[in-house]
Parts: sequence; structure tokens; C-alpha cells
Amino acid sequence: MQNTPIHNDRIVRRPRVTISDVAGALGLTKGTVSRALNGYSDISDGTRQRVRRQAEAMGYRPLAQAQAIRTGRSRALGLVIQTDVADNQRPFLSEFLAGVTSAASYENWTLTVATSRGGEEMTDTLTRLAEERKADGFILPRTFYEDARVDLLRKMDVPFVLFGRVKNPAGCAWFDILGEEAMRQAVHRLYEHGHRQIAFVNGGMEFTYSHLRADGFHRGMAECGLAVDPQLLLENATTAEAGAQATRILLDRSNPPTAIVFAVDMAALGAYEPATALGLRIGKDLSLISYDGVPEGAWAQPPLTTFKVDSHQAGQRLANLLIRRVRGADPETLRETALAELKSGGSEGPPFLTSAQVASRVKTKQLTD
Amino acid sequence: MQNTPIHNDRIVRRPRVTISDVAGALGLTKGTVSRALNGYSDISDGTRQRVRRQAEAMGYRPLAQAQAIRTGRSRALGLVIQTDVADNQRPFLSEFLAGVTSAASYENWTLTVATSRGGEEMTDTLTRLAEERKADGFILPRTFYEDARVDLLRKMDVPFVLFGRVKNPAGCAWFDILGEEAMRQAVHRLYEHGHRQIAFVNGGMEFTYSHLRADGFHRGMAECGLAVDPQLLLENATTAEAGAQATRILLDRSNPPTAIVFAVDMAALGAYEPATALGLRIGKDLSLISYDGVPEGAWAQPPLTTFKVDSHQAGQRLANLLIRRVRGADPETLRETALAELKSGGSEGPPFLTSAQVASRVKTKQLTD
DNA sequence: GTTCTTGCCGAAACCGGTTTCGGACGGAAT
DNA sequence: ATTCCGTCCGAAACCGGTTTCGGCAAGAAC
Repeated sequence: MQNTPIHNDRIVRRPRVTISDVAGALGLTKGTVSRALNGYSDISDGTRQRVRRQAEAMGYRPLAQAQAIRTGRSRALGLVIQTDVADNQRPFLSEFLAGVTSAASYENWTLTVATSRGGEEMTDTLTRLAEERKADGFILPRTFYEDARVDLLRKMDVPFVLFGRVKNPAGCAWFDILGEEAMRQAVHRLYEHGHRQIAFVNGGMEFTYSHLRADGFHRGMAECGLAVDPQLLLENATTAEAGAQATRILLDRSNPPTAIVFAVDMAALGAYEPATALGLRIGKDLSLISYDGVPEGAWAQPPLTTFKVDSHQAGQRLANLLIRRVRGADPETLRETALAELKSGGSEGPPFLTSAQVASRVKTKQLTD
Repeated sequence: MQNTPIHNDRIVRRPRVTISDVAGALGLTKGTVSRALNGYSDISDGTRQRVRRQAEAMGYRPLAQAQAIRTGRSRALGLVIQTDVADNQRPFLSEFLAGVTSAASYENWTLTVATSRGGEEMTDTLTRLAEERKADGFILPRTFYEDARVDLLRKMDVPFVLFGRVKNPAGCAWFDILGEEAMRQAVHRLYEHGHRQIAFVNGGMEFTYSHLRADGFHRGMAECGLAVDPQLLLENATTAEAGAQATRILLDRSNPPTAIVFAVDMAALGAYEPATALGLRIGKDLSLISYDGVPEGAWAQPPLTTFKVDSHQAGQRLANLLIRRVRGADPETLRETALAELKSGGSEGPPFLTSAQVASRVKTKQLTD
């Protein structure tokens, strides 16, 4: 009997054009062809041209896997999505992926995706993907202020780019949307509407974006000559429930806000229910401006005014940056930012009530319930 | 000067444990170790045990890329997401990916993701991924009734599994949610509420699911002893706009429905605006039941009653099926289905009006506008 | 006319695996 | 004591690329 493996395998698959085929057709050796295509300096221009043309004509495409075992690089980007956090980025995942893969495939790269819940699994997954060379580098979405992934990849000397920023930016490349600028503009917009009592509900302080957006809010307030009332600052609201809770707290203050800036859409969406229950009309008695541009916002009544993030662009830029990073560019030269775009939805406008009137309406409503 | 490539490259990366390391530690050759680990019959049980243990102890993990250049398989699943269709699956992409990658990584496989707009690019992308062996097989989401991807992969003899079904199922493996069963139950539920005039708004007829859901609707109607009024059947509504348009048409009939079954959530969400504008209260004067479970549904007032799909499970099962398929299993043995789960939201209930009363209210409203 | 460069390419090793082939060894049959 | 046959492993080829090394030929320097 023949010597056979236990698993019986499928065979076939259309033969590919190999580098030897190209070399044979030109009467060269495969080593020469390889050097010609990879831009080595010891190949004459004439030969290089001939090789390029022939390879093109025969439809030769190097097998990334075969290259990888020698070079260690397989022309694959890595993306590990964390599935256990309340991630307002999720609705945009499709567009984000489209951005990443379109930029990647333009350079003939591909994208390897994995998921993880929790930091433990994240470390394992990143390590495994890097060691098995399923990814030459990583895009790290949703950065934390102090990010364990960054430490890990730095230590392993694996290239990466951040979607977002981090506390210690040394050696980091990134793309980010300037959320601080959006928050600043939100304050200005509300100020121009006539609001003076403006609250800010931030996201989770473990994320970098929360620190930045808080900065932006404070800057905006300062520029408008408004004092920030610590009573009107809340944190850690990334879900509708948390947003609702925050809204109730704010409206229960002695000097309730006439407008609230939310760092996160999902939290802002939570404001509708308690505000309505207290007899306050969104966009009139209570104005909201938020950030992200989640599709749910368009379905709220009135639709949520928000700063929308262009996820497709983000993915595209990140892929581009990472490819350059893997090819050896200095990370500190690979830093780009973009602005979020205001999508006015009707959840903000000139105040119909003063803070005092809001307070008394809330009191009244609470007594009658 | 040295002979150097144009791109200067990064070096290093922590050394891996190779098969030769394992072989050396045992005083065997790497060929023997390879056969031992791959279950060849010409290795004694004793040796196999020793090799297994040693490999485990040293933390040896074969490099999929290196295996691939000989075997043609790289332990990678392929997923190409079409980004140009109105895809109500998109909100679930994150969960779907989590399902796929968790099942894949359990078997030490990875996932390669690409996107495409349009069928042309789809063909190119699938071909490229298969030829470059970035994927050993594909998960095909969102199947069409007649699906070009299936024809292509059949011809190239590349393994695949469908998320959904197709017209000609020969040689196809799949996982699918029984949308027809959901539609059937929707009719029953509305019938029990007391509805007799039930409309059906289907999705795009190029998709298989639309044919199946139509079947389910008809079966449900027949089981309830209700005749299907062709005037109350519409198609090709997959967006809110299309759903709104369909709703206006239906309510303008001489015998308008008291309840509408939608094949797609996004279309159902479009019904709220025109119904409200015509003075009809959703869940009372007009009942809605739909399918998908998109998050937006929970934000509608009242929340949309819908059959929710478990995307995580779907991804998991599909990954599992595809791995078995690549390993050589007969595709016709790889077919699984699951049921969607009803998520009651308040958009349906006993009818407050008869069809005639709906008609007259619509007429009145239209005249006064 | 040598010798020294320099430009350019072939040859071969190498990457980390898989697979084929053949032979050493031991026990059973003759 | 041969012969024969399995069992089990080493050796080497192979997959499709990359990279090192050495050498040949032509032109420059002497």
C-alpha cells in the first residue's frame, strides 16, 4: 500500500505562471528575473525592461507566500477588532473595511482580519498573526489612552499604525479625526444659538478620544468666554442607557443645561427619552450636538445633529500609512489627521427656555409623576 | 558598493521555532517530523508521540505560508464583501466577523477579507485571492438567486460555502436562516391579532431570500385560509425610501392593508413616516412585522417588531462548514439552517381600524392636505 | 599588452516546510 | 541459512520565490 496521510486531500487547481516560466521564456535564470523585478542595482536597464514586459505579458504575479518565507513579509495588513467594548465604530465597519481593502489591493496587498474579546486574547491574537506572518503590520482601531497593543508591538518590533492617538506617541504612526476640533465647533455653534449653560457628556476615559474631546470642549468654552461648570461635566457615557442616565442627572441640577454636547452619538441618543419624559422638546427646550454619525441618529425624532466621521477615508489612509510603514518609513513622518463633518439634524437650535425655566419645568414634572 | 535592492528593508523579528529545530532536538530529520505531525502511516506510534510532545513543548507552530507553497493551502478563509448593494447585513458585520474568526482561529485558520463594488471587481478579487492563495475557500454572503460567484468558483474548482441559498444548489454547501419560516409565522401572528387584509413588501428579486420569503408569506396566508390579494404584493424594497413609497402605494389601494409584512427591516422603517403623515398609528391602525433585526429598529417609535438574525452564529457555522469543505468533505453534506428569533417591539397588535376605515381616513387626510 | 575596474548575469544556497524514494532492520516463512 | 516482507526512518528532491557569491566580458587606467 502507498504511504498516505490521514486526511485525504483535494488536488488540482489551475497552474500558475511562476517566475521560472518567465525566466525560461527569456532565456534567463529565475534569480535574474527576481532581481530585475525587485529593482536590484546589478541588472541592466535593458534587461529590466524585457523582464518587466515579459512578466506583464504572461500575467506573472509573484506568490506572496513564497516570497514571505524568505523575506518575512507577505503583503498582508492585519486588523484585530475588539468585540467586547461598546464600540460606536461598528456601524461603519463595512465602510472602514472597504477603505482599507481598496487601498491595500491597489498595492496588491491583502487584509487579514481577526477578532478578540478582552486584552488577553488581543495579545495572543496579535502575537500569533505576527509570528505566523499572516500580517506584516497592524492597524489598531479604537486606541486607548494607554494602549497595551502599542507596548506589545513596539516590543516585538512589529509595524503598526493607530486609528486614533495615544498618551505616549513616540514611534507611533497614526491617522485620526480631530474630535477636539468638532467639540470646539459644537460649543461655538451652541453659543451662537444663544446657549450659555452648556453641558458636556464624555465617553470612556480609557480612550484617547475622550481626553481630546474634553480638551476641545474646554477650548471652545474658553474661546466663547464661558466658564465651565464642573456640575455640568460627566464622563463614561458610551451607550444609550448611560446617556439617558447622564441626561437625568444634568437636568436634575439646580442650574440645568439648555444644551448638551455629547462625545458619542449612542449616548446622545439616550437623551431623547428622559428629556421627552420631563416635558422638554429636543432641539428646542434642550439642544444636543454629538459626534460619530451613527445611522441610528437619522431615525431619532428630531434627527441628531452630529459630526460625522468618514470611515472609508480613514480606512484608506490607514492602509496607505501602514504599507509605507512596513516598507520602512519613519513612523513619525506618518501622521495624518482629518476633520469630521457637521451633519445638522435638528436636535439643536436657539433655546426656547432659560436654564431656570428648564429647572422649574423639570421640578413640576417630577412632582406630578 | 554592495548589491542592494531599491527599497531598503527592515530586518529582525524574533526567531521562530522551525521544524528543523524540533527535528534536531529529537535527532530526527525534518521530513520525519513533518510526516509524524501530518499523520502519515509510515511513522511508528512511539515516534509520533515523541514528536508531538516535543513540538508542543517547544511551541512549534508550522508556518502556514511555507506549507502553502507545497500543499497549495494556507489555512485561510476568504470573505469578499460587496459594498455597492443596499445591504441590510452591514450592521451585523462586526458580529458576523467575530463568529467567523472565532471559529476559524479555533482550528488555527485565519480570515482574509476583501471588498468589491460590482460583479466585475468581484470576479477579479475572487480570482486573485484564490490564485495568490490568500484564501483556500470562500464564504459568499448575500447570495443571489443566480449567483455569478458560484459559477466562477465552481469552474475554478475553489471550495466555497454560501450564506443563503441559490437557484441551482448542486454542489453547494450552505448555512442559511429560514426566512420563509419567519414570514410564515409573521402571517400567523397577524392573523391571530385579527388581521385579514395583510400586505407583503418583498426585497430585491435578484436575491434568493426574496423568493423564499415570498414562499413563506404565501404558505402562511394559505394556512390561515386567507386569499392573497395581488394588489397587496410589492417587491424590490430594500431601503427606507423604497419602503415609504411601497407603503404609500398600499395605503392608497381601495382595500388597504391593516398590516404589512416586510421582508427587510430597512424598508419597514420607511413605513413610519407616510403612515404617520396619513394619520395612522403604527402598531394600532397599521401593524408591521419585518425581518433582520437591525439596530435602527429599536429606535423607531414604536420599536419595530422583527425577526432577528443571529449573525455571530451564522459566521461561526459558515467558517466551520468551509473548513470542512476545504478538507475535502462532500458539499452536499454541508448544509445547515437555523431560525430567526422574533423580537417583539410594538409595531404590531390587534387592528384598531378595518380596511375600509383605513381607506376613508387616508382619503380624508389626502383631501385636507 | 597587462591589470584593474565595473557592469551584468548565472549558479547555487537558502527560506520552512512537504513528499517521494529507497534502504536498513527485524521477524516470519521456507 | 536464505529469502521475503513489513515497518520505519533518512536522504534528497521539490515548492516558488530571494539573496549571496563568483566570474566573464568590456572598457579604463597604466
